[in-house]
Amino acid sequence: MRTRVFLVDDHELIRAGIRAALADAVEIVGEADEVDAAIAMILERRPDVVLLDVHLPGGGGRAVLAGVHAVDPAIPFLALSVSDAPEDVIALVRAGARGYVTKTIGAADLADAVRTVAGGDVVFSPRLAGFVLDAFRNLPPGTSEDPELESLTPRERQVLRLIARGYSYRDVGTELSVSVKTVESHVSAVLRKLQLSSRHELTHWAHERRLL
Amino acid sequence: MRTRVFLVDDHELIRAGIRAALADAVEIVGEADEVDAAIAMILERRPDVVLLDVHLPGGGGRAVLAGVHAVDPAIPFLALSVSDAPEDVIALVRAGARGYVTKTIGAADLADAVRTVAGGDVVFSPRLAGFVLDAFRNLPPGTSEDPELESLTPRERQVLRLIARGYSYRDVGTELSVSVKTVESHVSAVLRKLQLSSRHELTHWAHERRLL
DNA sequence: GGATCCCTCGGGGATGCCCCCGAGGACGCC
DNA sequence: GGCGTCCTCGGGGGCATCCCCGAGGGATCC
Repeated sequence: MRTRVFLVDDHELIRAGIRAALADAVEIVGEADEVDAAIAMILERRPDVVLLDVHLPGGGGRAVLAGVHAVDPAIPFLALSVSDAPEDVIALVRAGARGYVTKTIGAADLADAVRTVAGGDVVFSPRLAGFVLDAFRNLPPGTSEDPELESLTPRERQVLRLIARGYSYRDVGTELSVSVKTVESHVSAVLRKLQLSSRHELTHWAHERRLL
Repeated sequence: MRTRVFLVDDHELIRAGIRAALADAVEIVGEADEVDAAIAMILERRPDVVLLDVHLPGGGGRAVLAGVHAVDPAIPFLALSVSDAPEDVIALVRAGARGYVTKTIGAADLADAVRTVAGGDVVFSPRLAGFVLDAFRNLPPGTSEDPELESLTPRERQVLRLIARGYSYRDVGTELSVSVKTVESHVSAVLRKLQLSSRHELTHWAHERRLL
């Protein structure tokens, strides 16, 4: 019996490419181009594997994964992305994806990856495999989030976001209804904990981690 | 006679999707996944249209366009991108592209767009058409560059780039071998001409226009 | 020789950023 | 009750940023 695959990607051209690549190897049981429809159809059709684009509008691929797994965590997801940024990989795997491949993959390799995930195994592109192993080795289960971001208090993260967006200390104070001195305290703590030395580096740091 | 199309995209899956979408409508005379090979093959095979991904590694789609047009400016390019950011559109059109569509386009529309460009016309996605017209209306032919950037002197642009990269006034002064006061003068002039009020906004402005 | 830019600098000042110091109140944990 | 963490806020100081003012030298154009 052929592997039953569901496709989620907002680009018709890419879905067509995947269909063409997998047509001989698996059975495509459905497609969706946005979050809500994807969740509903996946739960209805129960595919063996969901092939999921990471960068969906309306919440991203993670929203689809979370929505489906809230009802049935047994349906395996294979994430497909143009990005191989570590943040994206980590986020998807922590959300429950059983694999992550980039769109540079060839048709034959993609078919193999789909069958592997359907069989219960885990798949990563060679360039990502080493990174993923590093990231999860020595981490107690249940640990999530970036360890540096983890060290910040809730208030500090709130201030961090506003500062990274270009707010002045005074603006942040007004926005959060506290004094400028309090904002200074939080920024100071953030800079110390992240080992940075100016709000400019902070902005750069936040952008790198997509915290906006 | 069928339109002869050349494909440039670093993602095998996307090329496969485009092949599948266009197979009945045009003839694919070649493909490439990186800049140098693309230039060489396009100049050799002289397609009626080159379908070009904007975001190529190794210089981007603009490098391919520039390389080909340096030898033969008559070969028309249709840019294909996941982005519909104004900066990307402007850059590609100024570089010489005869059209710009996003990957959300369907197969039939893409085939139409390819034939239109091959026929000498210009094609833009509906969401971009209005923007492009606005950008080029009232511009004397031969004018290039952003009018706001245009108003800056060479020295001011140099300072702008360094400031946007996070340099302090003192660092910029050291880098350019002038005093801090001179840097202040230039920054002041830049902020006034661009109608901005802080170096943070300046950084944001520069990033939006990909001036780094 | 003027007129006009551009680049170069200075003084002085208002404000923002970042740090040091200390401190009080709220909350949860043992 | 004590202990720790978090959030709040102040004084004070050093440096950065951004503005005002003026000014000299060099290049270009008429």
